[in-house]
Amino acid sequence: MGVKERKERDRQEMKELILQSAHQLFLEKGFEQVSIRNIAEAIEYSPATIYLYFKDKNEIAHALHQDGFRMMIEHFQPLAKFADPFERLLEMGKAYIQFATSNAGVYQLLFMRSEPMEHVHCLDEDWKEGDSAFDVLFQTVNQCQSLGHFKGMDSQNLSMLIWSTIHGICALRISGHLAHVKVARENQLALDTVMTDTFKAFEAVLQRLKK
Amino acid sequence: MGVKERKERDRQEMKELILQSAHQLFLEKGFEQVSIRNIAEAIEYSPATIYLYFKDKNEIAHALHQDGFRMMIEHFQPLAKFADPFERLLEMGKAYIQFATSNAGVYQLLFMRSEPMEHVHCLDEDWKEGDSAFDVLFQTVNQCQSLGHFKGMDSQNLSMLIWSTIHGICALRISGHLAHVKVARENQLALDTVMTDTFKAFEAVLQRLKK
DNA sequence: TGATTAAAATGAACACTGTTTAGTAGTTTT
DNA sequence: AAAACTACTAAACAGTGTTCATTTTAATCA
Repeated sequence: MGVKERKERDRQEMKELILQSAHQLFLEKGFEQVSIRNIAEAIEYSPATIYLYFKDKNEIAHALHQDGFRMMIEHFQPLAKFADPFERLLEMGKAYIQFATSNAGVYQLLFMRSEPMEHVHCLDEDWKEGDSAFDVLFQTVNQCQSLGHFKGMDSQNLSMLIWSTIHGICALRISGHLAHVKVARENQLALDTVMTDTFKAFEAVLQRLKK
Repeated sequence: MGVKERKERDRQEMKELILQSAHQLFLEKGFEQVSIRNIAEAIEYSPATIYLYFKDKNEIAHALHQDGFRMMIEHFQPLAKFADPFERLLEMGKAYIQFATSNAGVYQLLFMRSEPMEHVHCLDEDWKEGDSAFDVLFQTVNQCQSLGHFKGMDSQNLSMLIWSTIHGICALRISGHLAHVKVARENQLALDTVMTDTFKAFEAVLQRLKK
């Protein structure tokens, strides 16, 4: 009698149903703007039911982290066709900004939500997918180094810096703070040139640093 | 009879008292974690009283924006002693990261809070100080261009990119997302070298772009 | 001074939020 | 059929931002 198995299957289906509805709502309104009651209403269950499947709202967020990272990794898949790691790095920057701006809800959930301090335990669990996403960048940087670029730099440090840089552009865009600066409103950054512009921007600085 | 004048003075003092307490609390716990009731308790008034002086919690945040920008501008004051605009630009980066990491509460309030969509009216009012803070960077970049650097680049675009880059580093740090990446935990970024490292990071990329 | 009027402060409420608990239906096992 | 176990939920708790009728306080007028 596979009754226990069916029960377990039902349970997983329920979890999936909750996550799907939550995912949908987060996309539309953003994590903070979606309440447990909203999710409950969407799946036509009582709010308390959700707590039978998830410890709290944070656990839902963490579960969706993995979904989010999977989406990102999938979005980065086409980059494999760029054989040259350098070209791939540039395209990664574009793809990253593209993903962040057209999936702002997901991006906020992944990188712009300051989580409660108690939940640092999620480090080794929920961010396995995150680490493997970071690894895509890390490997590319390493390959660049193998070809003789980025000489004398720590590749981990460098990967984090590149990530931080692109994240800054995305974060200011999504949070709408660029729109607050008069200059930014009148002078819209174009997505397709922002990467190369960023790199060019440091050219003079670098030459200066060399001396 | 200067009673009307005194009343107006009292009113301003009250507003100042509220802002001071709010500022203090935001520093300690961050904007979202501080409730109107917390502020009311701190100044020993009823919660409803606060609404006689500020339309809502957002208006308090906006009032404190100006304080925050004043703090930043003050923190950037010592940079005037760097006569060379290039050197000043580098030091500005360091000073910015320094300020953001040691005044995380203020920094979050200024740049990491996604404000309600309705409050876009604050553009021309609350961000005068913000624009003038941005102007410090913009002027420096312009001066660099006058000296022949950053040839052929739009200085506004460039300024925004530099800002975005540094912001990215600060934002990931403050939100704690760097701690989630295994690599980042084991390989702490050093504040004093992060700027030069960032610039160096793009060296190879730039050379590549030139070809 | 005492009554009147205007201003300032508040207690209580509303509609939310995340979360917990006690209790009710429904299903499975004995 | 009775007992045991499961899934579910109504109701409540403590908190949030915010509003409003009411009271307290202060200024003005008779």
